Amino acid sequence: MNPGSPGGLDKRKAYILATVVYEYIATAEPVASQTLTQKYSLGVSSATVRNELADLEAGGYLVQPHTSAGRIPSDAGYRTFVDQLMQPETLQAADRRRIRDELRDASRELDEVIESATRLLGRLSKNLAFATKPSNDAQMFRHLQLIWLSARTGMGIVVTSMGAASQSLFELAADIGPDELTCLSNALNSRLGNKMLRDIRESDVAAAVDELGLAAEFKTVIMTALRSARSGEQSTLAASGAQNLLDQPEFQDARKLRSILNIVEEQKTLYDLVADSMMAEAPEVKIGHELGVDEMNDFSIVTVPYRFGESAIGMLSVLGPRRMPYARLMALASGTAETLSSRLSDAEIK
Amino acid sequence: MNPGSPGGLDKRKAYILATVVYEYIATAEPVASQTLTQKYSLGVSSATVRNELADLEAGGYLVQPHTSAGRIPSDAGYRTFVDQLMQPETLQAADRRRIRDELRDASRELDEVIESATRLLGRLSKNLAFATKPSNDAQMFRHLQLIWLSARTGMGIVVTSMGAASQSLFELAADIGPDELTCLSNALNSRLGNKMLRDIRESDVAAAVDELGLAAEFKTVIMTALRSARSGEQSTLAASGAQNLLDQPEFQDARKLRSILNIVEEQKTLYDLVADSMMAEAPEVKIGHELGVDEMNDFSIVTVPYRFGESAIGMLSVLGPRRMPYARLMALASGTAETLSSRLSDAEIK
DNA sequence: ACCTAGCACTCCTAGCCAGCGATTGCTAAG
DNA sequence: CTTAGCAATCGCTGGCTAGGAGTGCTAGGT
Repeated sequence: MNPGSPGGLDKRKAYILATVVYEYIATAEPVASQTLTQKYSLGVSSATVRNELADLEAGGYLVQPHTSAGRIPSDAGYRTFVDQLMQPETLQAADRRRIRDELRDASRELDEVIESATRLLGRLSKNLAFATKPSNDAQMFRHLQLIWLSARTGMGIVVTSMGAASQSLFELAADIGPDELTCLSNALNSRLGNKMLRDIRESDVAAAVDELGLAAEFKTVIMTALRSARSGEQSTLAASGAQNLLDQPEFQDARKLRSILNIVEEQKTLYDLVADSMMAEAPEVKIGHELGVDEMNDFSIVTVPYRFGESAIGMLSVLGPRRMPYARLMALASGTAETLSSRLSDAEIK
Repeated sequence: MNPGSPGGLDKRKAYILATVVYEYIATAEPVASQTLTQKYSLGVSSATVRNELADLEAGGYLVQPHTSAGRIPSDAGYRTFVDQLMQPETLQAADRRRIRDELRDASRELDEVIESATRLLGRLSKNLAFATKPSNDAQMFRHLQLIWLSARTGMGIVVTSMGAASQSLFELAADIGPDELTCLSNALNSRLGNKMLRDIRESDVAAAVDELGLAAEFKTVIMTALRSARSGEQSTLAASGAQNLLDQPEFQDARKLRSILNIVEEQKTLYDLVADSMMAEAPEVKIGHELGVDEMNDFSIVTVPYRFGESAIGMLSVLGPRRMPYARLMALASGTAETLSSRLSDAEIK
């Protein structure tokens, strides 16, 4: 832990604040003036440190659980630490390799790669990891194939440019042959190619069906297939590693955990919390009350977007106690998101 | 709660045991003799009940946390209660309807229906629900379709009789046209039809590819597609509702929960625990030490298989404290499994 | 032979208090 | 501006007590 650049604080105050945050993250115990002088070479006595600590508390960076205890960082203290004081970490080559290896073994399917990445991040971060799954809505239509299974049943497969295939079974009122389905597939593909899924209109489909003189029920069948491709994973989350939170001394009390797990289960709140980080370039951190949810005042979230090609399509996040190793988690989240992004783009269908 | 049939115990002992279990399940507090005489019309005094309780303790049905406390059931006590004393429940029409409605709205995809059923059971049971996903290995091959995406890329879709479609992207070294892929699909379908996935051999595939004079790389492509269809979800679990366990007074202590969550995460132990219930006709219950895992001595599991057509393909389970409402959970698990079974069979491709 | 009132006994629990240790803020001197 | 020293504060622990819950046993009644 090194002193960072000032930022409203003189150099020594900055160093002391950084050290308090660092020490508290490591031990989960309020940090006393004597601890600071003993474990870190400050070159001043504990009395001097006490004066500095009092100033930092007056400035809102630290709080005291009770008069005869050491100091712990406030949200503002953590914020200053993250923004100005801490030394950013980069991933060790070993970690980087491990991430790549684990993700390589995962299936190629969109959903499953994202879930693997989430599990991996949960394990590495020893916290709760979660990811938003991309809405298929914004994906590019790539191919539609109607598969003939029997005279009156079939399956529609919609492939997007991300390589996600969604399927929907259908049943028909009148018999049909395999060739007709193939013709229809071809007609649809030439009409729908290069559109966004969300831009496909019923009229496009109707035109193709009518042109071939096929029964109107195909319109429904195809629209259903397209709709299921679109609404697929809309704004759902993958999460992993909740049990890691149980190891933190501050969550030995089950009630705090209960509310957080409810929030994770519910998904929507969590989704909203990270949604605005979609366009971020670097990992974003939200600390305690910054999250704006009462039940989460003791938590922080690190969020980093992942990409498909050029554009961000979802977020990968770590949720843990405010007392989290920010630098490390930011590095881990970035690294995982990066690897995930390149993994996804590998699978792109050109 | 009614007295059940004796079973080594005279009628009054049976009634008292049943009442103790019932009361302990409801309150989570050791049950005292006076509580029994006051809340239930036993027609005898608390002193008499004390004598009976002492006998039941000697018989191993009850235990006393300490000398001046009431009694709580032992594993044997719960076992007797479940096997002989409790009144089986059947689901209310309202519950039954709710299950059907919620599962109807779920996607038709095999995995997703199972996941929905698990989530639903977690919510209804207010405990942790989990399900084994069927190994695709034992499914019937139904259709293979190679989809042309570009001159050198395509996607293989394998459809099983359960309606599960698995997909795998491929890339070729030499250009190919859409028609050739269609021909190859047809040739493969006529050869592979009506086989089990696990019975398909490389030679079957090779024959079709060679017959059409296509490049050898197709053999790899197709075998990969088939392999990904097979190994799909091998022995993985879906789980939901862990946070419900936090509400139980016995798990306010985070450590007990930690070990259970690890076991759920790990999957294998849990899978082995329920595997032998695959062929059961009725819900099976395992109580405390019967599970044979030290960390789970305070838990019980209710398991019921679900079916596809005639044969059982997986299990749906509820995991909770030993002190669980067995009759209700058995009814809920059965009801959910039944609805799941018929939902799956609806989707069968004939 | 069984039931039950009464009672002594056991053991947990909550509350209280004292003492200890940790840590601070303040003061006064360097 | 720093620091040594010191009184003051407060949480934590341990021991102690009083209260209460519940039992097991005994002895008398039916």
